[in-house]
Amino acid sequence: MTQSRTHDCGQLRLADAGKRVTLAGWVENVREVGSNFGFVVLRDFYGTTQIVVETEEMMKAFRAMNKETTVSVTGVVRERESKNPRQATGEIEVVPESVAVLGKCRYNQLPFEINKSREADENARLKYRYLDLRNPEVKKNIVLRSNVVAALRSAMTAHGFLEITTPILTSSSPEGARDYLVPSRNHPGKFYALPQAPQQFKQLLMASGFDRYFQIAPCFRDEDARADRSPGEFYQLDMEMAFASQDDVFAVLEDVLPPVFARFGKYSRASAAPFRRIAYRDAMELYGSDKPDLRIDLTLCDITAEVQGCGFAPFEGAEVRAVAVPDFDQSRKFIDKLCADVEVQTGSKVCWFRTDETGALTGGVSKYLADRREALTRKLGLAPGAFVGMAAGKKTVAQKTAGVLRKLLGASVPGHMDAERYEFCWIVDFPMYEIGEESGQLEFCHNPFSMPQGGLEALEKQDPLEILAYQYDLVCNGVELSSGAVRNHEPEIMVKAFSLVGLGEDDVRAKFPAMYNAFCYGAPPHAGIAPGVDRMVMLIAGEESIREVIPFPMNKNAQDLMMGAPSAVDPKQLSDVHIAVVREE
RNA sequence: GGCCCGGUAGUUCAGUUGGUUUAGAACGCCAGCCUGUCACGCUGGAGGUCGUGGGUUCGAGCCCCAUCCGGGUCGCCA
Repeated sequence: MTQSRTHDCGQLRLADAGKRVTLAGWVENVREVGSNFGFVVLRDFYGTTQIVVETEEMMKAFRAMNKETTVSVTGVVRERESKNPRQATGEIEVVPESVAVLGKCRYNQLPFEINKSREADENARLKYRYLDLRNPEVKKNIVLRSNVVAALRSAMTAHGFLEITTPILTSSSPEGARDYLVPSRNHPGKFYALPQAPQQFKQLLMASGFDRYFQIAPCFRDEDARADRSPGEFYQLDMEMAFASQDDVFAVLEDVLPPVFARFGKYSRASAAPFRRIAYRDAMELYGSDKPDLRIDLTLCDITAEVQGCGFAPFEGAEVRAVAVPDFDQSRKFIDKLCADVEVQTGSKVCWFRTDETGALTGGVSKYLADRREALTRKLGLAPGAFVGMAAGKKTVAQKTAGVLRKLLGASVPGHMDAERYEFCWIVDFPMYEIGEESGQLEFCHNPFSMPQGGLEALEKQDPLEILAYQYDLVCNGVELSSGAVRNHEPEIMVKAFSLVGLGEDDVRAKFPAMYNAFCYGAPPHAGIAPGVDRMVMLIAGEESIREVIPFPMNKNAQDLMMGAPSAVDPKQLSDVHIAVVREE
């Protein structure tokens, strides 16, 4: 049995000189700078400490080890002859008396170099995640995540919220994303589902009389990944409040989130309460997105009327949105790259023109617009030296394309983005219904649990497409953090809301039996929201990929390369759960 | 499923219009040297089915077709 450590590798200072200590950690590097003289860098969770090697015996011991072997070193702390101000323990070194190998690294060639793992191939990183995580630069995001979650928990608790866990094995829900199914051994042919969110449970908690609920909740959805969307599973700060309005929910998050972002974030500035509130329709019209990045000062402009009949075919009969950038001095190459990037991200083309030193339109599609100079100059507030990018198509297409254009312009043209801050906003007043693209029928726009604004009366009297819901999104720096809503807790309004999309009370009972029944026994009005923990940590860490803030992420194809999941299972396991696998050609 | 980009040494990459015997560099690895390094340094060495399979050509890492894998994006994510 080796002696247990007396200090960690980030701990020793000049004041400790002379002490006899035992450290343990990974051999990060061995630098031989003379014959039987050199330095070993010992690393643990807390930091690194230099071990000085001065004897042939010690040098032989360390030379025989591969890097990343774990060792225990006992020796005396000594002031360094040459100090390293960049290292926390840089004033001292340990003169070893004995070294014991604790865990041998059998390979002298690693899949990647630990301190450069962030540059390595992502598959290799995910397969050898335990090596990747040894890199302090990688590990720090996981530490950050822990700190953020702890701070959120403590803030929610301080606001009187109870943390309540809800089932992981539950029933499949008919709406929303694809479920992950779990076959039932005792009930042949029946399945559990992993929850897409604890939505129904938290509403049932409200009906049960709990007043303020929260949970760092695991959620499971069998949908494809994105850079900011982990496949399979993710975590939400799920919360719900009884007898609460939209404003009550906003007030809690406006109090909880900014301090956490400002304290742990890459940027120290975060929006103060109250966050800006933007109606969904205004967000689409001004920013071309329901998750606008408000750090960018550019906005869209509707120039449909100004360009009709100009002779440029894509504009004819189409909605046209423009983004104007004053004092634009980028190259033609920049513009071409910009247009190409927008097309990659949206699948739609953008066109453009500029104004020269006299204010005349030039370049791009300017020849079609020459006779609209006055109208466009007025509408867009153009001065000489401006750039105008334009997108055309159906209203939503024109808006979304111009929205991407706005975002790329803001990010790449200097002076239009004060990036070093967290800018939150609420997107409110989402429509309750929309006409489905495929079905052509009236459908719920967001989710059927939301309370329509105006209640039963609105459902009975208004054009369904004009009805707004108490449905809201929380957005930060162009990232959708969360959706929430004031819930529809009245069975009568629920049945009416479903009837507009052609479903009856039987359907509501069939789809959401527990919730519907519970609401028939007297439910409180309630509202909630569920900000994504992974996305918040991603923003706080300033990472572009969500995998950087997840301890053991899956790859884009929802595979865990380290564990080998998903994997084939033993036929006995399949027969136990009454499953026969059908292989497709 | 569609589109875009990529796949060359253990790792990250370069490789010109298809043409110079043996496909290069850096890091890592191995050997030797080196007494104050800290991205240590110096000298030497090993290491490659150029993702895979076809094709065009006198000649393919490079061109064509197919296919696999990865990343991004659209669909999708109530």
